[in-house]
Amino acid sequence: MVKVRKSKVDPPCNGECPLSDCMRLIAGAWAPHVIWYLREGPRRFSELKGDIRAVTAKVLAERLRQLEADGVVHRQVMQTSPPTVEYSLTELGAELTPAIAAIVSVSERLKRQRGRLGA
Amino acid sequence: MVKVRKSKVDPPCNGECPLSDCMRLIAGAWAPHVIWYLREGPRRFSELKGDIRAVTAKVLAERLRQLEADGVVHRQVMQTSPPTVEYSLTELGAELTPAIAAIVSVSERLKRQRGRLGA
DNA sequence: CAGCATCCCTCATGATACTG
DNA sequence: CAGTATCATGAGGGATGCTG
Repeated sequence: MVKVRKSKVDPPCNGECPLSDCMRLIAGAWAPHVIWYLREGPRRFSELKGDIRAVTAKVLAERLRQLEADGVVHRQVMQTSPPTVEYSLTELGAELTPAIAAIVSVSERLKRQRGRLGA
Repeated sequence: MVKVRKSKVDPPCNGECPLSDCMRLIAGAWAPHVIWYLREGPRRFSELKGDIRAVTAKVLAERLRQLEADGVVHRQVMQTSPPTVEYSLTELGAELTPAIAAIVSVSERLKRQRGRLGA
């Protein structure tokens, strides 16, 4: 499911392609959003779902699992009366935020300067 | 690989989602690579194809066109005996490079520190 | 609340071949 | 060289419904 097979081809960058490697971490719809919304602290499943309105529970769960498997997010089950689950960024996940922040920063700058992205 | 497919759904963040907007710019396989390999200067079509071994001419052309449409790259037809085409980053494209560099940086750090991505 | 199971379906990607 | 045209593919995503 998290398989990205089909790699009969040689690695794009001979022997080393950090770009592809890291892009894989934030690949998949909404993955960047999850990281983004977790940057300020832990969030519960439904909170994230509320943050990212357009995502479905299925995809959100999938993404969360993939990110967890990749060591990007940590999953903490809270033994409360109605069991809740809190997700938070791991150290690895935290390292990703600057990259995402850079992307957001570019976009915001573009919006202000040229209104390009809206077109 | 590097699948960051664009979503057809409405922007998740009501009225403002810089993340989605910018992700769209670098969406599509190999788009980040193109930007990356153009960061040091103009490259011709076949040069890019050589840089990014695993990409097919079709996809590379598609990506270049999309990036051109987005104002990320500039296309310059050189009127030489065998007509060549040079691609270069626009100002907008140049703004994207720090973001990509951030991603690469994270990945390299991870590789050194934990060897996580290889697993 | 926090998921998982299913079905379906788009569409970007890849392979191959052809052209100016 | 620098593409374009076609065809095929299948993984990822969406919708809906069910469970502990």
